[in-house]
Amino acid sequence: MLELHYLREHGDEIRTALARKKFAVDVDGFLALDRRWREGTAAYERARAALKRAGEGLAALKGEEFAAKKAELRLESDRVEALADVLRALEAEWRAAYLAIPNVPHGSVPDGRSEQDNRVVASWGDPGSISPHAIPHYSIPWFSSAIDLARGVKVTGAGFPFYVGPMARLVRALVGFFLDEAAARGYVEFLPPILVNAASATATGQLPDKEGMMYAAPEDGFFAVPTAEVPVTNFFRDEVLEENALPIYRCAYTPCFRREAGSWGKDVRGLNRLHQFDKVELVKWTHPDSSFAELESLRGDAESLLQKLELPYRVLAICSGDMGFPHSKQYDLEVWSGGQRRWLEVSSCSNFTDFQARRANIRFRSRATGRLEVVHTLNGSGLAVPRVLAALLENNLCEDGSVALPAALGVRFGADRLHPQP
RNA sequence: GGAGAGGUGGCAGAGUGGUUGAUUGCGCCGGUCUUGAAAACCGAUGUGCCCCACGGGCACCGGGGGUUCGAAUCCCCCCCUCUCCGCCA
Repeated sequence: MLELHYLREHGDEIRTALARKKFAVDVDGFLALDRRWREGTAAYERARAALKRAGEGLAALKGEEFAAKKAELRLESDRVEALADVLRALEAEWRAAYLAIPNVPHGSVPDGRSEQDNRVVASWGDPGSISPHAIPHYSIPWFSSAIDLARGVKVTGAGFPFYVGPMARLVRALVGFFLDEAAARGYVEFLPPILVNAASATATGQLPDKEGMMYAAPEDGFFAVPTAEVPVTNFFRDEVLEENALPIYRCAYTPCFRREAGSWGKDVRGLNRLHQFDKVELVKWTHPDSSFAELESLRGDAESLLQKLELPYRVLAICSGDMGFPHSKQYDLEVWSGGQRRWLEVSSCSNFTDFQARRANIRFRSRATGRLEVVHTLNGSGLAVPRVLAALLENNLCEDGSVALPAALGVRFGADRLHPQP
């Protein structure tokens, strides 16, 4: 949600800013609806106030007088009720329209209409330095026994893999590595629920409209988390934080569940796109003044993981037209997949400014103003496992079919080499 | 899943139809007193929204509907907590 008063007073500015995004937004339509809602509110409240005042002396009246006055108030009450019905309907419409307005892109976000217009702002490592034996991970002879997608199809469906033996242990090592690195950078670890309710999914922006991306348990009103961002961000929902506690850093590992309806079919072989995958998420709650600086350090935290894994990557500044609904500014980290010879997105780091926090009602008491203000929320993957794993397997593939592991991971895995059997 | 009890302001805890946005205690904040502190005393102390905005109004007692001239109080549905039973990693 945008700040309502600002939206009312700076409609032109908001309209211009939102035009840079890909979403069709009728700002003027909303403002017209907003005026009607305010008029409806005023009308209802005036009538209600009059009714309350009129009824004040009623209890003291007796007999005929009481009956007469009561009958008169009955009519008045009906009129108030009618106004309330109008207002309720108007308000539902108003709220839906309000929730449908996306966050505005920050001024530093490059213009653009699609992912073609994203800008490479940094890169690290040399794609040319990877193993000469690199081939696509799904073409490695032992792949289907180490990461058993076929059995996953049998047990659940497409996109739900079994990791087997050493590969399962390697995934666990990656998750542990990500979590420990996050802890070293000040993120306190959560192990959160992986089913959330509708209020939580609404606060982070999955609902309304995007329920199609989530698996649901309608009997209970739950949704399987598409990312740990959802439960973690909602940890402080409807709470007032201490200003001097900001910024707050948290991290969490969860499996992530994404239906990705419609996008199944091409470019999704092997580990490239799954319905269930493992990810560590980094989340920040910050003071509004520092959120864009915090985005830079968040991005640095995610980058450091790829550096320690010795995987070449590049950083994209996502253009206005490719940015998501609640995002104000976004960087994507893409790792070089030497076997497929393409870049794979492994992290997305974003500042949502006050957009999510307003939906989630997460505030702090400002010492400067003495008033409650909305915090800013940020999050970034740190990191998503499958594509990092794909890059590791491809880039480090040796002639004998084994995979050399970077030192940071080898220590944790218990060996400097992975030897799956076909 | 079954039976019972209950959800009120930062916390505790009154209130079962008519100035109750809500008694009271504690806490927190400000002040008096004090060399300082404590104690004592005095005062203040929720949030959101609307309006022709130094002021006025509406809403909020778990959530949502309803009854009524009027609801924290009565009715219905839902959620949650506690106790006992059942089931269970």
